Amino acid sequence: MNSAKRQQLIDTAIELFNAHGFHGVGIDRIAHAAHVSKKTMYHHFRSKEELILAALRHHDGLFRNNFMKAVQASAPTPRERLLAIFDVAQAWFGDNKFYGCMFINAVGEYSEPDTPIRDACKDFKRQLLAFFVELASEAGLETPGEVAASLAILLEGAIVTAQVSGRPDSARTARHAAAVLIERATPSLAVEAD
Amino acid sequence: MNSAKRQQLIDTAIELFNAHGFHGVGIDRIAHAAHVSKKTMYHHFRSKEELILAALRHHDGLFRNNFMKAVQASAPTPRERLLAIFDVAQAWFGDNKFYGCMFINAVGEYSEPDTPIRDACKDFKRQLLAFFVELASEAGLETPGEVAASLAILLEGAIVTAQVSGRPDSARTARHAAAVLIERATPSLAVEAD
DNA sequence: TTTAAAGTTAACCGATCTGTTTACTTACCG
DNA sequence: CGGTAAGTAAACAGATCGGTTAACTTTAAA
Repeated sequence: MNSAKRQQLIDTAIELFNAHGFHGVGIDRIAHAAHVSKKTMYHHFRSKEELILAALRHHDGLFRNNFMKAVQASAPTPRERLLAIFDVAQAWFGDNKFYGCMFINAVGEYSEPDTPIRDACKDFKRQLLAFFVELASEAGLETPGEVAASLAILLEGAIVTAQVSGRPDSARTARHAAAVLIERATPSLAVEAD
Repeated sequence: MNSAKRQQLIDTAIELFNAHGFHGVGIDRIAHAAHVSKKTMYHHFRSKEELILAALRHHDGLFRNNFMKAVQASAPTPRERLLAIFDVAQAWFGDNKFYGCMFINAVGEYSEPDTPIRDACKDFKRQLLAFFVELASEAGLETPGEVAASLAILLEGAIVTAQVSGRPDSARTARHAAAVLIERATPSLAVEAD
């Protein structure tokens, strides 16, 4: 099933979808940019939606793998890695080909719930959250689920702020906020009442 | 320049753009749904982009006005209003016509920087942030700019989490995080070192 | 009552959309 | 060697895209 052409199509599709949106890029343009005939494209993918799904899934695996590896490599302890999330994010935001989160952008164009595209986006976010929960648990925090959910929200917010407002330093702000939340959930500390 | 038809077009455009994306909705569809002829549409707007801009600007004014009023009405003091942001957001997320933030979605489709559409989105976010800074200042927080920026990131994150993952309760999580950050920035409190 | 603006329907333009088909060329594999 | 899967270019189909035009009707103010 796999072939070099198929992968070229997926890679090209990811680039073009990121840059111009999903409805904004046609099959002809993708096939041409990937140096692949239209027929071959329809040989590998039954429809545009299937190509979109393949692009989302490939980007899911690639991005999450790179992101998690970078976080692991950026700090030695789980606690520090929770903060390293935002260092990795900051490097990402600074990339000249930063177009925000592909999955957030996809949901913006496909609002109908419980469709394959929506499910793929949900899946990505759920798995990223699971990674945060794991780190928070390893760090021995009191409420790992709560902290992980908060950090996930901070990351999402930093992404769209960097994207919409063009401020890559949103990663720094989010990191500071994360540090306060993590400190607050550290068991050895005396916790002040709500 | 203004007329009932013009406003119908804008209102219809906002609904359709939110539900199907900007590239996903054509002029014909908008005109038909608004019960307005195509000619009339092009009488009021020179191009689709001008209609998009008018829709974004109208939504900007309307949404921000409603949001700020709701926040002011939800709590009596600036400090409590900073938290009320997330109560208002939660009510918004629960709306059956919640499609995320129109401006975030717009940037996902129009990535080229320094275009009128991008500027309109930037403007919206900047003015919302200004509102948060004002509240944080009135609340007498030590670093109103920092706190406001953090709350803005938390709100953005809660929006996309509710949108992508279908969890309106992200507003609750964000609210808890905001409470910790606000407490941390309250001057009467002894602040522990970083 | 005249007149100009705002409105209508419907046809048309060239381009592009997703998807199919035809006729032909590789390249590998049993 | 012979067959099959993967590839090509290019035309085609029907729909829709953004945008224009022609001929006509409504509406409201001077």
